[in-house]
Amino acid sequence: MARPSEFDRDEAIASAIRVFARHGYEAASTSDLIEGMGIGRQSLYGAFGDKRRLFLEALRRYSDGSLALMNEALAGGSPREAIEAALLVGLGDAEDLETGCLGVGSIVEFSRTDAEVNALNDAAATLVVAAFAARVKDGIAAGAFDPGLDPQAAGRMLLTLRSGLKVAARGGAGEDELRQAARLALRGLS
Amino acid sequence: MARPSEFDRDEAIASAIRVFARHGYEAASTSDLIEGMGIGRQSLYGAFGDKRRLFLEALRRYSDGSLALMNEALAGGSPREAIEAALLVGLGDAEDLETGCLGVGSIVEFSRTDAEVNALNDAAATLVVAAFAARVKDGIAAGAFDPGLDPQAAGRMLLTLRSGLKVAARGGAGEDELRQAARLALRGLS
DNA sequence: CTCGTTATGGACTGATTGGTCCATAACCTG
DNA sequence: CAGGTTATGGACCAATCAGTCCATAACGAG
Repeated sequence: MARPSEFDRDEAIASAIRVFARHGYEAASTSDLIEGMGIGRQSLYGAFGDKRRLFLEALRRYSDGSLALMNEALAGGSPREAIEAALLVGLGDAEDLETGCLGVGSIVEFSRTDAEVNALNDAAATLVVAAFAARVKDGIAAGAFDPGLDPQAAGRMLLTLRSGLKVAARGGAGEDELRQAARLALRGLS
Repeated sequence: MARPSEFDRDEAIASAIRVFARHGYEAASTSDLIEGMGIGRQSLYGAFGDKRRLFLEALRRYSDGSLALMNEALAGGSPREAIEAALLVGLGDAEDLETGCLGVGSIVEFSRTDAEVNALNDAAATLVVAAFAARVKDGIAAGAFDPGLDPQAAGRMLLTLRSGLKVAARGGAGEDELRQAARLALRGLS
């Protein structure tokens, strides 16, 4: 009934995620986005509303994808191995500086000033904590972790640790350092 | 011999630190800085060069002050108490959103793209890791920590953990949650 | 093939950006 | 009090910002 889009919406958002992850929200100009997404200016505004809407959609999709990766990592192996893998999955390394975390990035950039960003990040944090906590519970049941542990609190610690690992990765830390730090902190669950 | 400055340089930089910590580098406009620092536009450029120079000076001073606070916290109590205190000192809480960490903020915003920012953050990280590591060594000597521990690696883990705590604090976490997370991860040193 | 509808790209907007210019003010030394 | 020097503030600059307008292009339905 009308002219179809020349670009794939999912791919465009994936590209927007990369642009936002690299530059942050404010520093990513609409021209950066247009160039990075490979679409025209009017298409961007027509399909996504405005820069803010595009960012919120990118953040939501990034969080969904990140959670999926973590759940995948959490599904296999012993509780300890699974949690270690989930802590390290998708961090990016010092080589690929394109990789940055939209979640951590938006928290650092916006703090608590934007209600919609808050809602997305709070929801994502809840899911990640719950996923960690479930695996901690498994570990307790299997006798690998301290039975006195509060799984929810342990889940929050692991989310905090993962945030720190993301900052370290963005700051140039190598995979070995990150793994070593993760393992050291993980010992606290025993 | 000439007209003296009407403002105190140290106070002005302290104010600039607050502005940059709240908004980040890019999003802090020169007008924000002028207003926040309480000085005129020409005074800013005359005294600090430009926005970038001002930021670098603010970052250096912030890191110095932050390290001083941590060293103070590290000086007292048992190794475990001291390290816990150092992990939590100066994080700011959910109430005071003005508090943000210039170090973490600049790492997240710039990644490794700016050589001078890299140099400042690398130097600061080295000092923090060393300070933590020294206290870990004390703890090992005192029998409180695992003698098989690599103090340097433990120091890096603690810096990573502190980055995560800063992100969590900026995201709205309360003091209790932060302390609980710190304690849980600290158990990994035993 | 024609018409209604939507997508596209380029020109354009007012606002804001970081930074400069310049006239004037305030100080210290002589 | 006079002269050299630096600080100050307001006007100003080109560049860039996010976002809009409009003429045109590309499609499916009739």
